Amino acid sequence: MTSRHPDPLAPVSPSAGKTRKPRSSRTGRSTMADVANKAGVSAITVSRAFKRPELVAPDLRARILEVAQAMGYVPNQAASALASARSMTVAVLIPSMTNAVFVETLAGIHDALHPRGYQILIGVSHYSPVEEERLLRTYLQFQPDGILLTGNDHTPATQTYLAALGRPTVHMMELLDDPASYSVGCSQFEGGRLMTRHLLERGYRRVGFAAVQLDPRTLARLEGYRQALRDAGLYDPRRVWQVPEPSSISLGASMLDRMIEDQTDCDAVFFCNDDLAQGALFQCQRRGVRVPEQLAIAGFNDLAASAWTTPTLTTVATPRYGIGRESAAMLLDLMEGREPPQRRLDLGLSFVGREST
Amino acid sequence: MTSRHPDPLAPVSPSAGKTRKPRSSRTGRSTMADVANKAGVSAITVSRAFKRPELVAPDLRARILEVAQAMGYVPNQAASALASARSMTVAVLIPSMTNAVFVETLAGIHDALHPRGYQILIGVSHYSPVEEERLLRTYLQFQPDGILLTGNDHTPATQTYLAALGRPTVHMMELLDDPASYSVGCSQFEGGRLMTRHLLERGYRRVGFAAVQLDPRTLARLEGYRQALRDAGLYDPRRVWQVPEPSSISLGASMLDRMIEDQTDCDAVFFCNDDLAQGALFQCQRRGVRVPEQLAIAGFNDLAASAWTTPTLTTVATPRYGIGRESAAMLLDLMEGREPPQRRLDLGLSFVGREST
DNA sequence: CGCTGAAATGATAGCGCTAACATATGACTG
DNA sequence: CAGTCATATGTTAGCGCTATCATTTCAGCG
Repeated sequence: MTSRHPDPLAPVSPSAGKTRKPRSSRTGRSTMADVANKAGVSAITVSRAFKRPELVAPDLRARILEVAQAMGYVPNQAASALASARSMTVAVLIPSMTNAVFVETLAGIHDALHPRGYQILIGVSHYSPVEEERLLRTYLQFQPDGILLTGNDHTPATQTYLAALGRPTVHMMELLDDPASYSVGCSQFEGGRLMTRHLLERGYRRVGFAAVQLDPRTLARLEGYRQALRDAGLYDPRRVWQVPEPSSISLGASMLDRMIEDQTDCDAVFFCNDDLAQGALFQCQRRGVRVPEQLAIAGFNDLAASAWTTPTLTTVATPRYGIGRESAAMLLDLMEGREPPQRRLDLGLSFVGREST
Repeated sequence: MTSRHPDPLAPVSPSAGKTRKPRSSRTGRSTMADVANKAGVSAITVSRAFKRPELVAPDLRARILEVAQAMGYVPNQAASALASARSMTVAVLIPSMTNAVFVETLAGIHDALHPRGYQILIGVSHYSPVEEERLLRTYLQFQPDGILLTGNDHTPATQTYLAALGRPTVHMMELLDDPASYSVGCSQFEGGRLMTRHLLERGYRRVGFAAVQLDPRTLARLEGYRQALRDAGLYDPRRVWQVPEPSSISLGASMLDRMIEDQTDCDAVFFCNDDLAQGALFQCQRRGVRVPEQLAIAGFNDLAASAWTTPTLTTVATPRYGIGRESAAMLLDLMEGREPPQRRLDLGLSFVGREST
């Protein structure tokens, strides 16, 4: 059975080890063994010189790094991952890459993980839990050391995968009540209520709501709006516009047109995000609708341009960069075996009152 | 020497192979060998069932996939990468993740690579070639099957790495003249000249230029502007404002203020990108400067909001999503051993005339 | 009816690294 | 000055997969 073996007892480089293959592998790149040979040490010492420098004598380490440098040696991450069962990789699943909110979250994640040597694998689910599940399956092949997910609407299979995975997961954006889960975000519901109450305080009585995309976060804002209006006895479902299309400035403009056509007589409209509200603002300018005198307009997220439109846009600032950075920080704690300070981190929201209301 | 070995001649599952380790590795996940055992085939057949389905009899393949599914088997990408020397990974180095232009490029890359099973490793260089070099070194550890770089200003070390790497590289955004290099982009110089000529045709004679960030692409646009004005005998260096800060709407607004203070009497200003131009437009509205009557304003890139400002913004549309998608397509060709149709793909620019000029 | 060759499956080895344990060295202790 | 221990380095094995070549099976053929 072992007859084809090349004699397992044959001497393999008896003493110092200078007789192995001269250099490089299939790929033509030099390997750790090549460096070890040249530096006259064993492979594991080279490994340590890179990964656990404190375990190697300083001058030996310096020599090894020098030799490695001279040979153009680059560690092979796949081999390292295989041997150590650590991929130094984090899978991040977000709904969209064109929405500035998620891009900024991603930037926060990147800024937190990059200095620690972790790489990000980005998956874009297009707001679909089924697509998210498919992505997760793909990314599991890379044995990520941790997972960052957006929101809380996942398929049962996704939850099974995550549970079976044995790697930490942090949920971004929404806050979970399950005490076993980790989440970083802010209350979308509160945000919706906050803004609606502001509009009521300003004296508006016929407040509309424009919802697009209809993802869970938008719907939570809508619920906050409903709650506030019901509390004031002013809720009227005819003043809610829901459209499943993705958000954009031009959609905001066309929704404003539709609202005017619908003649529901709003004195204020709360758009579920700033893109939409900006589009509406532009369209008001075009149509000669005076904001806020004839119609007040409010947005959500506080994008950069919202401080510069005419009039400037009243909105709610969401801590999306912070959500990215803090979820990544929480994940780092978990990946490195520490229990984070808290499992549910609410980064809050802040109301930004401007000219449009 | 081999004395500590567990007798290499001991019988290892004599016939069918049911006596190996029951399941799963260090990580607790089932492996290809586990699936092979359960399905009563050899590991290599399981491998083929996944990677080269045409080599396995259809019903056997179906059974293997079923068993794998039932066991929750997920292939280990690190092991695959190590054994096959293919990481299914592409390193993408971009200057910024907050600039919409690069985000859209990234989206194009993602859309092209994702369906083919390649993952993206994103590096953000913050417009620094030195940082880019450091990133490249990091990403080489992942043995990417291909590299996508932005622009053409790389350190000598970066170029050495790339040459030694033996993996295809495609340069995005700028077009390279070197016949051995692969690039997809558009001429920034032409874009600058195109817009400036338009302004001249419209009768403007005192055309200013606002440059920020001062990356090679901005400077190329500036050169195009200079060329056009010199050709017309109208170039005046006092009308060029250069600021190294990163671009933003608010920077555009403050640059407009500075221009007015400087009293260089421009009748038109060409801003090196739309963020800036939008900020200037907003500031004009605020200060009561009539656009384009008192001052014409032009931008570059054609961002979504530019079609909606008051007045709408004249700009040059850049094919950034297409650049991402086509560079990735070119890279796919190269990674799969095909020579792409062309090594230098110019996706062109289109002038977008609107109200602001 | 033996030969040829394509199709299907298997055995072996090894990708390049690190975990786990083993060993060597020398500093310090009482 | 033997014993103890910390520090520095080495040996062995194996992570989970795929390249390569070997083997088996059987259809088609003259």
